[in-house]
Amino acid sequence: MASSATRPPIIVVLGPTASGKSGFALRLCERVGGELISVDSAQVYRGMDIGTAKPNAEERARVAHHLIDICDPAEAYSAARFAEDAPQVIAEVQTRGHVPVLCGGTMLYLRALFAGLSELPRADAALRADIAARAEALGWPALHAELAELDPESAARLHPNDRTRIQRALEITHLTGQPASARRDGGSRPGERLGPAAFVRWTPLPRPALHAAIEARFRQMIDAGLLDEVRQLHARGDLHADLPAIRAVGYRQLWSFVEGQSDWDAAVAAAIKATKLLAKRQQTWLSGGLVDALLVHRDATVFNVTEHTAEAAVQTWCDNWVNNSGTLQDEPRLTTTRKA
RNA sequence: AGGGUAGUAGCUCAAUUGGUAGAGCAGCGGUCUCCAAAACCGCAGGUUGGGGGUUCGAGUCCCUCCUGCCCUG
Repeated sequence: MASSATRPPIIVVLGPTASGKSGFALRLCERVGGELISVDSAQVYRGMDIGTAKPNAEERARVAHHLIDICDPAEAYSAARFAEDAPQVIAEVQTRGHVPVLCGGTMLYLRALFAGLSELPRADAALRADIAARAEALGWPALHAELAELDPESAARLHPNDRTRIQRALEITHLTGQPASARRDGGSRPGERLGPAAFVRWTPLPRPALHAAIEARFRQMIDAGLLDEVRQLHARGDLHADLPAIRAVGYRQLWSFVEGQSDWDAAVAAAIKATKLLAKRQQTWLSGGLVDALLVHRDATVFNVTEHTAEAAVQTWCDNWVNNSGTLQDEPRLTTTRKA
């Protein structure tokens, strides 16, 4: 840890979609001299700007943004790639003497970065296609039964309908020749090498207000030309509905409309609904054990905030860091939570 | 006013010849180790418009009142 003492600390802003966390992170960057690092599984894709609420040119001019537009929609980005890319970007930002401000709602990526991933084989597209084809013929419960033979421990944890994880567990057993459960060890805890960090747990608006914000924002996206954006992706001809990029909330539903498989009103309603479900899943991460998982990293402070005082509080934290030359041992845990 | 028709969960609708009121959507909670904006699991929800009657038993049959819609003055 000694070597990290001279580097600027990391700030992580995590919260659900449409909650206002991005605007907060941007202002925070300007106050503390930071650069934004997106933690977002959809903003990584080029050509998907409106529906992912990507920062616009003006915002990108105000603050440097990273891990945006780094992948073609025909490819699959992943938590593993994020866990490789993010530390590099963090180091680059720190080398410039700036504060890395991670902001986003893809909680698995954050966990992969701070808590680590087990040493497991990479995703194998061909093998996955093969497994999916057999599932098409036999049904996922049949493959779950198959997994129960090869890896009883994993099978016991997984529901027979949980195709994504059944597929992954089978993939691991086939590629390594041993049960996936035997290789899951919690990973190397890379977070301990990242240096001190403050986690700002962005508490969203009350549920009805958040839902209203989600609906309003999606309609703004449509007004801003989201359908044209989806049509351009569709016109490429090499993309399809099963790609991770096209399965993103909003894009999937409008893709269905563009292909004539649903009418406009139904597509819009489905997109809004999907966004609400996404926000709920993100909040489940936040209210569950995610933050504890992130805190395997020792020098961490947690802020539970929604108010504007958050900016000042986090800035104070950064100032203390600078003034004390990297000693924060007496920093109290600050908890500013919205009233119930 | 008369005739017809409908009233069941927040919404749209089911429920054999009277036999324990269900489903979809919306709502709420949770899982999560290389596609995670993914994939998956679960929970709750009704004095069947009100009242009375027949019946062992009524969402269902009878009477009455209320409300909506349609037709005719």
